[in-house]
Amino acid sequence: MPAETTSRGRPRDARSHAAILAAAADLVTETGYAAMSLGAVATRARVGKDTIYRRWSGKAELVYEAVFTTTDTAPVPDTGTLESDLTVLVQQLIDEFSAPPAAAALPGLLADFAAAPQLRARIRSAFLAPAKQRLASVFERAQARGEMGLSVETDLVLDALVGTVFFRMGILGEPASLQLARSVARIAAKGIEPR
Amino acid sequence: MPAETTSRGRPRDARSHAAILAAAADLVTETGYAAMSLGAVATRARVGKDTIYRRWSGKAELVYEAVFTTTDTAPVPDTGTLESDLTVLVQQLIDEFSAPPAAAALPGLLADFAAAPQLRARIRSAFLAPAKQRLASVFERAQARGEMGLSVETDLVLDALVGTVFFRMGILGEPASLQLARSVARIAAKGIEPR
Amino acid sequence: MPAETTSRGRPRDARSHAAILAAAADLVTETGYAAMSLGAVATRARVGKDTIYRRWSGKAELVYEAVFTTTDTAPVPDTGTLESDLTVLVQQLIDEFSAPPAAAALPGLLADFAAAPQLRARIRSAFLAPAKQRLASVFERAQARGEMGLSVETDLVLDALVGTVFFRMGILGEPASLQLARSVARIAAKGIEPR
Amino acid sequence: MPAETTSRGRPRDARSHAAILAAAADLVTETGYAAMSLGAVATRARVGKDTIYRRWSGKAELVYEAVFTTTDTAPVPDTGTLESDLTVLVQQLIDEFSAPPAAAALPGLLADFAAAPQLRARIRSAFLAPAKQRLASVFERAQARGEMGLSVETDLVLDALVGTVFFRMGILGEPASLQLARSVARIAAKGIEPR
DNA sequence: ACGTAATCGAGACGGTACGTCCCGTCTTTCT
DNA sequence: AGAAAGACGGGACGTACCGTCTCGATTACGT
Repeated sequence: MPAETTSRGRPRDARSHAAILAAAADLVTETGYAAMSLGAVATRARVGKDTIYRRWSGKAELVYEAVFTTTDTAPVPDTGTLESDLTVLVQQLIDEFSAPPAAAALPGLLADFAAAPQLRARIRSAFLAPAKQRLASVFERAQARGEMGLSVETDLVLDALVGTVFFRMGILGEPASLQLARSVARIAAKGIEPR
Repeated sequence: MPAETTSRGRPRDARSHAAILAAAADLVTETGYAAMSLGAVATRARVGKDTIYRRWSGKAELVYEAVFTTTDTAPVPDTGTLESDLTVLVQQLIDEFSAPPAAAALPGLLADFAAAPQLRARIRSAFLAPAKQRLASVFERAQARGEMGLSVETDLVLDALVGTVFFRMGILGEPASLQLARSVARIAAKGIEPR
Repeated sequence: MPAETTSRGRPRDARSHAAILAAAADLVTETGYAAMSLGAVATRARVGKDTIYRRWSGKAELVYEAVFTTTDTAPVPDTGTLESDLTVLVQQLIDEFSAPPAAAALPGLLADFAAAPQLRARIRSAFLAPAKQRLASVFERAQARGEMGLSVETDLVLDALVGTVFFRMGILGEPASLQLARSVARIAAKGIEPR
Repeated sequence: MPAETTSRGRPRDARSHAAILAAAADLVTETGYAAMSLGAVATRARVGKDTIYRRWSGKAELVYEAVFTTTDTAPVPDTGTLESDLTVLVQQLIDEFSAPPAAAALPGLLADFAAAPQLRARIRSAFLAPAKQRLASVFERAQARGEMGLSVETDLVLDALVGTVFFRMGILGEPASLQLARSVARIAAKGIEPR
């Protein structure tokens, strides 16, 4: 029988937690990722710096949680064809990346994740997992309909879709359009057709 | 009368220039982009900090020049088919991103470029221009052979190829393989086939 | 196993009290007064911080009690002459200040007492009272023997003796010797002789 | 020929130096030694913290220089008798310790000096040296007049005078009076009379 | 040939943020 | 009812860089 974390002492305050996340999301939107300091977050949240460092190891982890918590709400596309399913999925990615806090945070945040080995491993499991599940569902149905082969690597296609959208919007800063979602989806759908 | 650069006073020392670039490339490889300080570059190059700031406006510009100078000596692929031309081109991107200094610098460097409007505009013109030229040549020949339509947006495909490779390697840190180049090229080639 | 005091008030009180004082004495000796934190004392004594703050108002009060409890045991000198009585008394002061915990605590402790008005008032009543009683006894006998006048201010002489020893040992850190006690006593005794 | 400190680079700014010392003296007077932070000194002096740490190793060294620079312009007492010379000298010590910055700084400052071995050694050479010279002159003349023996230890008497005054004023916080100077001087003078 | 002027290495400058440590108080749970 | 455990808001610590600014010392060019 495992002892279990008995959790002694005063428990962590959920209101501090929420205030910190809100302050972080606000500040990253206002000032950008690089210019946001944890000291400023603490001040804005009316919290001591230790209260932040007690919960998160640094700026990257905090901002990740502050900005990407509402992610999973997007529904699995199911429109009847592979191409239009992919269009919806790409549009979901665009919407996610378009939210002001996400737009302000993404490039610096991903750079920090990429630079730290222990964080890097979490990009797939944390960032990409929800979209991967949706993509896998889309693929299952498309395969059932015979619109695509069985050997397609889901991860590769996912990386291509996410990478394309992130590079366009996050790095190049180009405005996203439904047109972009359609073009990307069309190429991807045709590219993984069978034969 | 544009007398122009009368060039009075002591001219800038070309050896300092080279020493700074070499030190920057070394340090970014050793410590990573974020942890590299211009003070450390100056010390390593046996140079004053002003000598750096006189030539470059900041870390991003310096590292860009230090890491992406030997750039595009890469030849335009011309293998006879669109798919294998694209395979070569993607492999060229992979090779560029695989060089240790580039691998160490890219995520942080692109994040800094993305965060600064005046730098952001230069990503297309500086980073992407050579690859775009190669891709345009590849497309011309493919169109002449009838392998693809005339309306394909070169920028979109380029962003997709670069974004995919950058996200896979730079952000996720996954090792690149010839297999990756082949898969990406196959999907892209088939995706832009004519009706 | 002892039956344990069934009384509800503070069954572990005395042991916590003792453990805290012992931990404080140990820590102040090991790390010095300034570097000793009450958190460390609490940890060392396996006690909550509140248990300390419930009994003492701060570091100064705690350390005072931890270090100067065994004080009063010194006997009243009675050797037959003023000078040798004073020698014994000064040597008693030296011995008190030489104990490692006292030596480590004294300068910082007295500085804290001096800086806080409500503590400052207690130096005479707490620190100096025992020595003052001994000195008063010595003076009574010396006056009876005619070795000194009746108008000598006990407080002034006491401050001079304590101040001299404290400055020499506590501030300057010079090793104390019996020779020091003799010299100080000789000057003092002769200094307060009647005409 | 020794290379000599070539002194390269930008020289340290004397105005910063002065501004820091002034701010430190003001703040220690206003808030006390313990409550004075180097960050506050930096802000008050409109100076970066590094500029302070570049010149002084910590609070103790800074405050010492800030408070005890205008020191010993005090004249050597020469009134004709040992006792009244000592009265003047003790009064000089009282005056020095009575200046508001000195009064605010002394206990904490001496405690810090006492706690750090490398600083402790400097108390004699820095704090006490001027008074010791004055005392030595007084003793020379008194010996020439036959008012005292030749074997009296100057350091011991000096420590007694300084220790007494410091303990009375600095630690106990008792107001100094001319009466105190007279009493101390009388005892000391009589105490060191020749057999 | 000589002064003017820009560059050089060096390092100090005013600032800002870092991540850690303590303070003294406050909530929990466990006994 | 108290105790331990430890989280809380706050603030100082000493360090690292930032990008700018003196220094004295070169090194060229235009008289």
